[in-house]
Amino acid sequence: MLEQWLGGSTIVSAHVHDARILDEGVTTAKVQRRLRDRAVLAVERRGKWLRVPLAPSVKGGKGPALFSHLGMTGKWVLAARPDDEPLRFEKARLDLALPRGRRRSVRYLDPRLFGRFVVPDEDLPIWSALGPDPLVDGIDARALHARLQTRRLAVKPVLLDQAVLAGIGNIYATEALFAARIDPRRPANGVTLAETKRLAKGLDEALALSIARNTEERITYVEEPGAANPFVVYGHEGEPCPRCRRPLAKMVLAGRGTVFCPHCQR
DNA sequence: AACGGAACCTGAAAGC
DNA sequence: TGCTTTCAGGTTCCGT
Repeated sequence: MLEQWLGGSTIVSAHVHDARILDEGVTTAKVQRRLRDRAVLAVERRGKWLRVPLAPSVKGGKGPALFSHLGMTGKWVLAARPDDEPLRFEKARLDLALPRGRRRSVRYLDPRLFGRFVVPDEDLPIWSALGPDPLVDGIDARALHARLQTRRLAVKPVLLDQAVLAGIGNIYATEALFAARIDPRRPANGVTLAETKRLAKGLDEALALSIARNTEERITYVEEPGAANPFVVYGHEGEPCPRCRRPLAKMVLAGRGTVFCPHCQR
């Protein structure tokens, strides 16, 4: 959606309403100045990061890029009208010019302020350090298995390491480990190649299912009030396991809530 | 080096 | 009813 909204446009003005989404010490004025009057060249994504390369201010030069991370509660939305008042939880806005004099306003909402909004000249080191993205690069089960062999930590927190795979978060790690019938607490280096293949398939399928299901223009997070839970085990603790009908358990692993079936995940 | 836990934040639901 | 506690699609820092 962001590609659709920003593609072919020029940022006429940008506003950051809360400096806490910026890097420490960076001012809203500086970021706004860097974004103003820049043409959007593309909208890219790797893992949980969005990257929006922008035109240079002088021809032949190199432009900056807007990097956006949604944290846990961030989202980009299109304002119904370009002149709309700030939306609830709005933390930044981009006002855009399109061909034929049309205007558009895209807003960044983030109640919990865990998102990031950065406009560097060079790619962020964290962007360059991301592992393979399952949707962009696919998952190479052999490579993933080799990577798991280097870690003694429990397999679930290893999956959450963005240098191992880019974009896997708590829900997808939880769902894939259930699909692969692997106990989340098992040391990563004890996971076999056969199990890693099941894990790769579980991740691919969980991601594909979510993308297929999200046909709305506006994303809705499962934690939002009134949102349906489309997941197989995440958020279903205490309910019968879809496979064996015994109750799903929940524990905290490396600080993250983890739902699993103690009977069929070994 | 590698790990667990706390910190960063706000809002909503559950608990009392 | 209203105050308190808990928990949340993430990352990073700090101490052991």
